[in-house]
Amino acid sequence: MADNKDAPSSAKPPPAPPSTSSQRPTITLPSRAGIESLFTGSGFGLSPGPMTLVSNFFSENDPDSDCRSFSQLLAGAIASPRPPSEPDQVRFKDNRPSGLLISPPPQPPPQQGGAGGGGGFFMLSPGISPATLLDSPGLFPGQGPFGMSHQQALAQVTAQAVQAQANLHMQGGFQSSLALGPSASEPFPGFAPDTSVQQNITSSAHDSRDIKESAQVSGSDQRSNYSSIIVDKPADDGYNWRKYGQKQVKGSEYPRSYYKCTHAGCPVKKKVERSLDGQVTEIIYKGQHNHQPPQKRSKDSGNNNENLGTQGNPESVSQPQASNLNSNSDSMAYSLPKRDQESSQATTEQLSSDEEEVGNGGTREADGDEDEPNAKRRITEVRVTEQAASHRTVTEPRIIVQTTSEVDLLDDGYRWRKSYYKCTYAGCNVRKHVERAASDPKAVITTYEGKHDHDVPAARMSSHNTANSSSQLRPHNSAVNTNSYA
DNA sequence: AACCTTTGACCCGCA
DNA sequence: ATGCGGGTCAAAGGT
Repeated sequence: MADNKDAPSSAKPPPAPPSTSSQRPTITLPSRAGIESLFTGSGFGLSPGPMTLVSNFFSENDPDSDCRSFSQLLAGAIASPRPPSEPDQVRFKDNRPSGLLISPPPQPPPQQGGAGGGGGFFMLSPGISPATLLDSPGLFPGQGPFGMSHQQALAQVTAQAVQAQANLHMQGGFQSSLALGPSASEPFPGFAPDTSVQQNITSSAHDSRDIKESAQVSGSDQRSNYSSIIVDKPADDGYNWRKYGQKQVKGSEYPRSYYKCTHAGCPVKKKVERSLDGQVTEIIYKGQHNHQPPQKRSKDSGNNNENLGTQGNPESVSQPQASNLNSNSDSMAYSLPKRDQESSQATTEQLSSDEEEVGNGGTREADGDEDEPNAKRRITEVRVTEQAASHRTVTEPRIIVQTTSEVDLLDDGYRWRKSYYKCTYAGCNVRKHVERAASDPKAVITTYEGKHDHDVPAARMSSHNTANSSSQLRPHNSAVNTNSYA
């Protein structure tokens, strides 16, 4: 819970209070095709950019709602204010934390966009509607849509969207597979545990409780404007973290927070970078936990990832599952350079170079923005993205990396770079892709698709990883934990 | 009381 | 040698 204050408080509070309705962006969006059209198609080689995903997320889940194409939402948010009263449109409200129904409902609400949407790839939890997302003050806090940079808007929107989706996943998937405490919401009908869900590093932060807390806070706290469903907490990955520092990193407009695993003797640290409004933009894990995730969290009895921690294969529960693959008009060339086990044992630097290599595969040069002054930083971010996104991935038996060179030019104006990874374990179809906006390295979306149908190889788990390898980082169960202590 | 966040100061590597 | 910047420390305060 204290985490909630993390970014917003330590960082500068969001500039201005939400603007008046006159500044509220309005979004009028055309309906879009079903999600399945996106994900059922041509295999993992094709993927919609994150924006596309989110777009579909919005539109698919609640066609009747105000939600439309994400890109359009974004565009609208940035460019066109409209009267709050217009029907069938989304507007950004300020000071309306209570509008966010983030806590689990007492009973399973009608499912939104569930089964129909390609296995519910993007289902909205009952409490989190697309409208809610957009209503979230945090979406365009303070300065309002016009004061916000494109990047910020992008980061926020994507993070929120994915967050919402992650929440959904937790509420549905976890509950159906775990004995949840009272605080947990009930499973949603039709929401199978293995429902496809995207997992974003920024989304792994909240469990239902977190959300509840946010909601509560938002009712009385000014910062509440940014709470709602915004990720204002570093990813909960099943471990307990203690913040030991924060710094404004040069070259980044966002403050970076430093966390240590509180487990005695555990060397793991993580860095979390957030946007001004609390959106997690980057999470960098460093080190390897030398212990299991805490079985009990003193003040989070309602959470269940403890259970996950004992499962030996947390991913089986927490890992987002998506068998649907994204399709996109873009063509993807997959060369599948194999990574050996060394890769899992790679040091940070190794990962970095690997990533870079992968990233360069075709894109880096192509983008032409690689020679910019912060190329160094970019490299770091690549690593970051990889590590953060794949705490899990690193634990995979092997990782085939492929390519990026793909630039997805979406109607949001951003060019998205993609990196695809596939678990090489025989028969395992788990894939992930990492996308970054070429114009904004911090706009990162990592999507996991599929579920590992195997255990993490013992060799890997017990490998001589150094503190630098991020092997045991587990992004998925993180979604269920909270670090609250108060 | 325990545990956490905050935050300025300090350390250290690098160019 | 020096300045810069990232990372960490640790005291103070909060929950």
